Amino acid sequence: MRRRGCAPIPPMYHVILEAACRGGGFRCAVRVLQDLRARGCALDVGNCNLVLNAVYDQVSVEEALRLLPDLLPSFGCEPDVVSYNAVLKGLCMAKRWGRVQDLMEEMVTVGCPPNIVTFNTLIGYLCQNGLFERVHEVLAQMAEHGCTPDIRMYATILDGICKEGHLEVAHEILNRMPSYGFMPNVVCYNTVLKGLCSAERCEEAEELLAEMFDKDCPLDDVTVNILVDFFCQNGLVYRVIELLEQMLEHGCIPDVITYTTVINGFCKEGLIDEAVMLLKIINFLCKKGLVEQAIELLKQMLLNGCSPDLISYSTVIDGLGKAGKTDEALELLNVIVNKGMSPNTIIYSSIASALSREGRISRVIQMFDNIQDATIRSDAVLYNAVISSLCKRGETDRAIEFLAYMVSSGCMPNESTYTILIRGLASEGFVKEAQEMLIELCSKGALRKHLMKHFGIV
DNA sequence: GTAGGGTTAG
Repeated sequence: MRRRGCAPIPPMYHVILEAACRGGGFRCAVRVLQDLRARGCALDVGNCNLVLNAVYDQVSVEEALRLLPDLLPSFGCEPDVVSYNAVLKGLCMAKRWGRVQDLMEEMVTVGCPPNIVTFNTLIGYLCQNGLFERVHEVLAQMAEHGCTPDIRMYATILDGICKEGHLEVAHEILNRMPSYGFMPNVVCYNTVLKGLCSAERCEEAEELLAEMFDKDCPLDDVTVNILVDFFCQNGLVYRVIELLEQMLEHGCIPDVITYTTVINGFCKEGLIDEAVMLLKIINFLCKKGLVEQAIELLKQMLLNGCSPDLISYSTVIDGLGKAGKTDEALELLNVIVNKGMSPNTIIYSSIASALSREGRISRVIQMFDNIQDATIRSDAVLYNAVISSLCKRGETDRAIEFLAYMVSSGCMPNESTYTILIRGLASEGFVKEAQEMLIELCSKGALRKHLMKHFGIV
């Protein structure tokens, strides 16, 4: 770019840095920052903050605290409120509340006072830890800073209160919000709705849903997810169908996402036949009805321009696989292909898992060999599904054989591949081998060191 | 292009 007289600007570095964070974490991203700087690139604080937010994978809180005075200036950047908020988040995660207060005082001193994000982050973590008295203190502190709550902060607090089980309090806050100048939005309602559903407080959940309709708060995909899961878990499948009807009555047009959620709810409940049937109805393939209501409703959905997308098929295929109906899953895969749709990695890995659970590895290989799309063929997730299933069957030896096939097919193992294999080895009693493999991979940088703790080996 | 809220097709 420079040779052509065109200077790169900080937003362009974002792409590189994001990839570095994702691929190699904080330490890798810092090396990239250093390299860019060495090449004379002018970095800005946004570049540094992007990296700073990846810090907690690899760095202790103490080290992170030193980054603000040391690291950022070394790249020619002064920490800003986003930088401080990143470190503050780490302190909250480590429950170092005293240090959080110190840091917030420092923020004032250096002319970078806490903002709404700072307070919301802190309040979120305090709620998570049940420290509601501290929340009151922080709210008072916030007022001193001339910072007023926003709707997101209400959602944070509602979530914290619900998770602590104080559902009446949450509901009360929801009711009072308008008097504070905030109409609860769908996120606030969803938060409380989720709380009520988790506590199996059916009637109140229904009342809140009615209130949402009443107040013309449009349900979104999250609402439908929460409710469908809840209805299915409580054997209220008919309520799922009614919900779709209610939505139509109130002018909410169920979209493909809603429809997918419903199918997924059925699948999760083991109602695979119902899920498949829903799909077939939409495809005009089904001659017989499930429930009269359902058919009528699904016709309406169809009239609304709703036809199954890849995710709908994916959901059913996964459900079929998990129900042991692998050959039906394979049939449905054919349906997709014949319709001219391109199955993706998720679909193939669902089927691969199902086949592997039955030990049908040669069928898996046959399927993999027939996949034309190079991006899918080189996706480790696909192979990991097989390796994982084999390990769960106690066939780690076959899993290792399959690893060889994976590599020979041109797909590099990723961190998950090794994680699965190490677990497999350990669970079959090869603890020493698992340990050696873990240490070797960590030393080669193929596995992040913090994962070692998860295995309880180091 | 960088930080804060509810959930999710592998």
